[in-house]
This record gives sequence, structure tokens and C-alpha cells, in this order.
Amino acid sequence: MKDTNERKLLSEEREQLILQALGDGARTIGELSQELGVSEATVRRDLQSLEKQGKARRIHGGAIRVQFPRTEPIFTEKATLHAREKQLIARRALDCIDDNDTIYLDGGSTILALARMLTSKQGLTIVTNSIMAAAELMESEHRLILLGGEFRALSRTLVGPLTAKIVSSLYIDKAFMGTIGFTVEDGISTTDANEAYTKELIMRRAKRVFVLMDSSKFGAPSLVVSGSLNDIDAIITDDAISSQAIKQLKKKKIDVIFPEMPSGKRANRET
Amino acid sequence: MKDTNERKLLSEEREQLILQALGDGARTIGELSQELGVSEATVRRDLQSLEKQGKARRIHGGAIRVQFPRTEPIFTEKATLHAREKQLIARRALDCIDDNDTIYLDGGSTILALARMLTSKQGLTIVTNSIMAAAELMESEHRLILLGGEFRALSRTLVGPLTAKIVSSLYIDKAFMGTIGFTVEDGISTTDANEAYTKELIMRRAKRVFVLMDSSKFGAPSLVVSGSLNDIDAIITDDAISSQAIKQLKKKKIDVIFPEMPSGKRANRET
DNA sequence: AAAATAACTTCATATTCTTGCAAAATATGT
DNA sequence: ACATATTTTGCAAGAATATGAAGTTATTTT
Repeated sequence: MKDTNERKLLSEEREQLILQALGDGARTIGELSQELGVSEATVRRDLQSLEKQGKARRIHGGAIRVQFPRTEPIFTEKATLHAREKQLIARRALDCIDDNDTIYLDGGSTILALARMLTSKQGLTIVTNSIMAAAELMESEHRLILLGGEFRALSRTLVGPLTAKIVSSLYIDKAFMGTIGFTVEDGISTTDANEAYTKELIMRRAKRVFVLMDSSKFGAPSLVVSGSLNDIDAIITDDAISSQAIKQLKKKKIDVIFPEMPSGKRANRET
Repeated sequence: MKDTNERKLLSEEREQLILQALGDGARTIGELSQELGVSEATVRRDLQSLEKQGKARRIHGGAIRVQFPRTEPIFTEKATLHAREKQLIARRALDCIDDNDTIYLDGGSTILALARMLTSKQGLTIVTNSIMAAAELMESEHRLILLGGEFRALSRTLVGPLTAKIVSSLYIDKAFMGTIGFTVEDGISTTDANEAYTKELIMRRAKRVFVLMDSSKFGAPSLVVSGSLNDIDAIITDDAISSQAIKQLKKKKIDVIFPEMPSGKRANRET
């Protein structure tokens, strides 16, 4: 996959990408230089900076990740990936919300972007299991309800059996779900069983379920399946998914919604 | 174009839009300038302002959103009042906690101070209804469980009937409670009925209940009484309370615990 | 030890930042 | 309503920074 996003990256973005690349083991300077589209000298400088921050360790010919990634790399790292698509998807989802709705916000960075936009609505009742979304909405005028439950650090959400206690006494108009993986056969899937369980409960409980995901999730299942395709009413995604997949989804009566493209282009047919 | 809103924007509106555009990732000055329809110089000034507010971080060529907004006007304000006493009280409470305990943390700045100290313990299961405490403990190794419920902005806690669902399925060794007011007749009291209700549930459910408060709370009732004196096992407070009050409390079999004074002095007789 | 590869240094170039200033917009006082 | 402050915005020149290329030095491999 080549990123058609040929915008010049900021140094910190590059560093994030490098850390991510290092996640799969060690990398050589040459590889990194090519992947990032910058000169080897620049890669060396970035690595120097990362080493000073204690996030990576240099070795001859390349670099490896430091043993204990002490901070919360997972959340912030994932966040920067496909940031623009996520922004557009969230923007589209915003249009699906009416004033005074009762909505549910799932975890994940796309949903978080949506949360940040909710200041433009009025009188919402917002239910969420995402600490990040809650932190974002603390100052808002909306009514905010947090699911309780066990805190899962990786996703910063509340999950597990305890959430069921509260979910079962709520009624939700529209649920906005994120996901790690998705297939046309099984619907959404995630890495953690507790997380999957909570998602499932919510989807059963919501009148209308929207799944927000960038097209990279498509066709890539994760460990634990959550609910089924029948639980999903609509998918909001960017336009890089195959027209075949769209057909299959429509056959299952699932709406596929695309964001407004800023420059008006809509290049749907693909590889 | 989605933003055909050609009205001239106020700087604050622009800053809001910038934050939104930043999303999780980063943006270059050029992008922002174009998206907002203002010059790059203006974008820089806006970013400068956002950085001062702690909401964004500038980097060469653009800006990155800061993960967790720092400022909490309500909270920091109250926190500075009697800060030293609160610190000492929290310190003393810490000694009451053993490794592997299951503890409950209530809202309030004193308890928050305690939360920050918990890194020195191991293997705790921490139950809380305080978003601030949860945010503080996200990075820790402890097991963290949040009560669900309705978010109350003033105290930044989760309160109300929904919390009951989860509380009733938990068992807590030691509960550390804050309070707004206290009298020897009725025990702790607070301004909000939902808040009082949740406190009451917890105290009923905990094996041992500690109330942390500086002496200014003494003899000053608030609106809604929460539970009764019988629910309380110990009070941790500074030494500016009357010896008469101590006697009364001891008669009710409530321990009164004082912090270690840094200089070793213990001047208990008072005005 | 020689060859090959990688790392460091220096420098030229291209962006980006800062700063001061002027024009425009907005607020304020009479 | 008018005139005067104050603030906001855009522009431009010099300062600062980032990047890439070339050449030199260090490290690894054979």
C-alpha cells in the first residue's frame, strides 16, 4: 500500500510511525528511509531524538524498540494512523445525530473524534464506556452517563460483566461503534473478550447501530467476534472499500455511508 | 465544501475548529490556514494561544493535540484550599492500605491526593466513582473498576441510581470517603442527593469505612445527609478539632486518626 | 588487512518562525 | 453619530530550523 497522502510529515508524526514500525521488531535505516520517504540522514536524526526520549534504542544499521514501552504508546500511536480519514468519517456520523438523542459512544479514536464534535449539538444524553470520550465531554452541556466496569488500559474503556448491570437498564437511540477488525461474514471483532462482550450488549440494546471504521479494517478479522452482522444497521467508512463488499453489505440490508469529500472527489472504484 | 460558513469567525471559534481538526493526529500550518481561510500568521497566533491553554502542542511546521487536557478550573481551585492538611491526611490514609486490598475511592480533592500515592502499593483492586481518580490511576498497575452512573460535573463523580447496579455486586475491604460537611449527630452530608445516595450505598457495602476530611468540615452540615454515624469506622483528620468532639466520636466507637506531623508536634488542645 | 557498510560532520538549500508594522475591524467614550 | 482606542489580521524581512547531499571517519565482515 502506498500512502497517496503525500503531505510532508511533521517530525513527531514520523517518530510515531517509526515507533510503530519498530513494533514488529528491528528495522534498518534503509527500510525506514524508504517507508517514510525521507533521506537516511533524517531517519538517523529522528532515531537520535527517540533514543533521547528513551523510546527506542539504536543499533548498528538500524534501531530496535526499547524493552519496556512504559507510557501508553498503543493508544496514541494508533491515533495518528489514518487521522484524516477518521476525521472525515466522524464528521459524517455527526450528521446522523439529532438534538435530544440518546446516543452511545464506543471506544476507539474514530469515535473520540466524533465526541469532540458534539459541542455543535444540543441536549444529548450521551452514554459511553470510553474514558477518553468522557474526559472530552466533561465540560459539555450534555447529559453524560458512564458505563461502569473494569478498566481496560489498552483501549481506555470500561468492559466486562459489570457493564451489563447498567446497560440492561438503559435504552439507546443510536449507538456509534468502533472496531479492530471486520469481515462481511461475522461483522465486527476485537482483541479482547470482555470488550467484545460489552459491545455485543450495547448493540442488542440500541435501536440503530452505526459502525465507524476506516477501510483498512475491512476483511481483517481480529480475535473475538462481537455480535453478528444482524446487529449492525449502517457502516460509515471511507471510499476505499471494494464495490463488491458494498454489494454484499447491501444484500444484508446494511447501509454503507461515505463521508463528504472535501474536494468533492469520490473515487470509489479501486484496485 | 462543507464549511460554506463564510461568516468571519471569532478567534475562539477558530481555536475550537483547530482542536477539532487536530483530532488525534497532527496538522501543518498550511493545512490549517487553508481549512480555516485565514493566513498562516493567524493560525500561528491561535496555536500559540492554544498552547498557553495547554490544549495543543506546537511543533515545527504544525501542531499536535495534547492527550489529556490539564486544566480543571473547579477542581484545582478547591484543591488549593487547605492543601497541606489534605496532603498529610491522605498520607496517613495510605498507611491504612495493605497490598492486595480491594479499596474504594470517593470523590474530592483529599481522596485524589490519596489516589496519587497509590503507586507505592501493589496489586490493589481500586473501585471508584471519581473520574479524576480514575484518570490518575489509568497508568498504574492496579486493577481499576469504575462505578457507572450519571456524571456530575461539579464533583466529577458518577452518581445516582445507576451506580447501585454495580455497587451491589462488589465487595469492598476499605472505603475512603470524602465529604462536604460533617456533624457528630448525623455524620457526613453533601449538597447533592444523588451523590449522597451513592456514598450511602458504598458505606453499607464496605467492611471498613474511613472518612477523610480536614477539620474545617467539622460541625458544618451540608444539605443532604448520607448514611449515618454507624456506617463510619474511622475518621482521618488534622488535629484542629475539639477534644470534646473526639470524646463524642470515641463514645460512638469511631476511631479518630491524626496524621504524623512532620515536625513531630501534636498540639491537640484548641480554640 | 582490505572491502563493504554504516555513522558522523559539514555545508547548502529550502522551509518555517519570529518580529515589527500597517491596515482593517471592533469596541469604547463623548 | 463621530472620533478615538484597542484588538485582530495580514504582510514581509531577517533569524532559526529542518532536510538532503557529499565527503570523512568508524565499524563490521570477509
